[in-house]
Amino acid sequence: TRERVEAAIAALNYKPNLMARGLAGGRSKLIGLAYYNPSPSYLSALVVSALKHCRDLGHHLVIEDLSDIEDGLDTTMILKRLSSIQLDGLILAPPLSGNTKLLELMQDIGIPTVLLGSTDDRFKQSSVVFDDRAAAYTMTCHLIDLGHKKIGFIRGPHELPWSRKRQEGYEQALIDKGIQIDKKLILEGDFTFRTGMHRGDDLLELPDRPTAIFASNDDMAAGVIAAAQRRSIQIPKELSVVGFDDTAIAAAIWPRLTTVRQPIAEMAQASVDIISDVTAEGWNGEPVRLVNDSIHIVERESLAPPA
Amino acid sequence: TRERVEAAIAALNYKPNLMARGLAGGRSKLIGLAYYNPSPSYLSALVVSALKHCRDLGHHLVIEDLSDIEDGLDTTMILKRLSSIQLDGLILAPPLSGNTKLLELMQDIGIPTVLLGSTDDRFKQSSVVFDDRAAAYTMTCHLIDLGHKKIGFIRGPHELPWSRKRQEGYEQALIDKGIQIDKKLILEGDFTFRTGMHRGDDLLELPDRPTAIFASNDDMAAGVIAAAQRRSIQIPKELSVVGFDDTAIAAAIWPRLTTVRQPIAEMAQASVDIISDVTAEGWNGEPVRLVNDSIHIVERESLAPPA
DNA sequence: GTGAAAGCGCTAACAC
DNA sequence: GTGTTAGCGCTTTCAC
Repeated sequence: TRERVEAAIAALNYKPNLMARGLAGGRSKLIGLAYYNPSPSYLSALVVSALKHCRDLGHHLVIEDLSDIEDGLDTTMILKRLSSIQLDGLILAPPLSGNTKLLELMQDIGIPTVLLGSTDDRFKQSSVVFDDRAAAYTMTCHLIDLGHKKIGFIRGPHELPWSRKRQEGYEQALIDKGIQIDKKLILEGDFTFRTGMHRGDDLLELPDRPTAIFASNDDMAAGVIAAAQRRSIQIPKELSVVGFDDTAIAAAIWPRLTTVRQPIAEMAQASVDIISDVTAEGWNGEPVRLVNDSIHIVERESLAPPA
Repeated sequence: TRERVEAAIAALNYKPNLMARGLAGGRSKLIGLAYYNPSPSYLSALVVSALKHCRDLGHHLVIEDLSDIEDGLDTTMILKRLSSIQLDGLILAPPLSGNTKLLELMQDIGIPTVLLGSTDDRFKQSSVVFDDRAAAYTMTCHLIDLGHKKIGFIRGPHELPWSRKRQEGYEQALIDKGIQIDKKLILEGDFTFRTGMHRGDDLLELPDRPTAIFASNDDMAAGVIAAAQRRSIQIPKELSVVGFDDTAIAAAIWPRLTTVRQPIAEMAQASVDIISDVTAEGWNGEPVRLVNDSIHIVERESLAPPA
C-alpha cells in the first residue's frame, strides 16, 4: 500500500498544505524567534543557526522584531500578533528573555516558550543558558595570570541579569586573586559599539589608565579598540582588550579580539530542539532547563602581557 | 452592529486564526525571505528592515536559509519546503536573486517573487534593484577627484551580476577621467572579510602599491583595513580605503569606512510592499520593477587625498 | 490493517 | 445590508 501511495504522491505532484495541517492537527511547524534590538552580530549568529536547525527538522522560523514598540513593550500588539499565528513554540532571545512582563504574557497565551540566556523560576518556561559568571571569571583570571592588575571592565545595562553575572565573575576573580576592586575601573555601556567606544575613551583618560580592558560583549570591545586606535595607543603592546561572545565582529577587526566564546549556535539549536520535542510529544508542562557549560577563550591578537 | 461585534471580540477574547484564514482565503499573511550565505551585516540589515515593515503591514516573515545545500541548490528540498508553506510571496536576497535555476523553479511553483539586487527579463518576476554601476562610478570619480591615480579594486565573484556592475562603474570612471586601467590592480574576492584581507595583502605587496583601495563591499574593505594595520600602514594618511554598502561594520571599525550607501532598508521595505500589494489586489501577472537611484557617499575617516 | 466521516476556524458566495 | 452555507485540505476518531 505504502508504495502505491508514494507513487501517487509523485504522479499527482502532491504537496502537503501546511495551513490545512495546522488547522486540523494543531501543529503548525512554525517556530517563532523574538528579539529586541540585539547586537547585529549576535542576532545573525542566532538566526543563522536556528534557521539551519529548523530546516533539518522540517520546521519554519518566523522572526518577530519586538523592538521600537512605544514605551517598552506594547502588550496588546504583541498578544495579537503572536496569538493569531499558531506557533508551535517561541524562542525569546536576550534581552527579551529577561523581561518579566513579557514572560507573564507568554505564560497566559500558553505558547511553549524557551528563554535564551536567562531563567526565571517564577514561570514554567524552558530555558537554555550559558554560565556568564564562570566565563567572565575565567577570562578575568586569564588576564590576571598574564600579569594585568589594573583591568577596566565595561559592563552591560544594569537591569539585565547577564550584565550582572558577567560583572560578578569579573569581581570574584579579582577578589580570589587578591586584587582590590576599583569602582572607577567599572563603567556601564549598553552592548553597542558606540558606548564601547565612549566608555573606552573614559577609561583611557584616567590618570592611571588600565593595562587591560574587558568589555562584556564583542561590539563594545571593538569600540574600545577603536577608541585606543584613535589615540594611537598600540594594541596589545600598550593596552590589551578582550571581549565576550565571539561573534563575527571579533574576527573582522584588526587586531582581532581575544574573547570568551559563547556557544550561540549550539544554544539556538538546543532551543529549537526543545520546541520540536515538545510539539512532537505533547507538553507535559515541565520546563526543560539546559545549561551550556563549555567555556573557551579564543586567543587572538588583542591580548598580551602588560608592558 | 460593528460596535456589538467589537464588544464580543473583546468579551470572548477572540483571536483570529491565521491557519484557518490561510486555508479558506488563500492568503497566509506569510512572506518568505530566502538567502544564501550573505555577509552577516548585510543579512541583518535586510532582515531587520523587512521585519519592521512586515510588522507594520500585519504580515509575518519566514526566513529560509538556502545555504550549504549540497552541490549548489537542492531543488527537490527547496521545492518541498516552499510549496508546502503557502507563502504570499517570496523575497530572494542576493546572491539567490541571480540564480537562474532557482528563478525558474519559483516561476514553476507560482509564488509571487521579488528579486533583490538584480533582474532577469526572462522571467516575469518583480525586482528591486540598486544602480551598482552608477554607485561604483560615483565613488571612483570621488577618489580620482581627490587626487588618487593608482586605485586598487577588489571585485566580487565573477559569476554575480552586481560584481560585474560595480567593476564596470569603476572602470568607466577611470576611462572617463583619462586614467589607464591597470589589470594588476583589479583582484577578485568573495565578499568576505577574509578574502578582503588577503586581496588587500596582495595589493599592498605590489612594488608600486596603490594609494587607494576600493573594495566592492564593506566586509572586504574592513579586511583591507586590517591588512594595512597589520603592516602599520596608516589609514588614511598612507592609504585610503573605501567600501560599498554602508552596513553596520562600516562604522564599527577604526578608522570608520567611507563607503557608498546602498539603501538596503528601503529596498527591503519596497520588496515587502510589492508582495503586500500583490496579495491584496490579486496578481495581474505584470512584474513590478523598481530601481532605487539614491546614490550617496558616506564620508568617514578612511579616505583622504594621497600623500 | 483500511475506509468513511466529522470538524478544525475561517472566507466567499449566495441568498434573503 | 445581514444571515446562511459550502468547503479550503488536512487530522483524528470510530467503525469495519
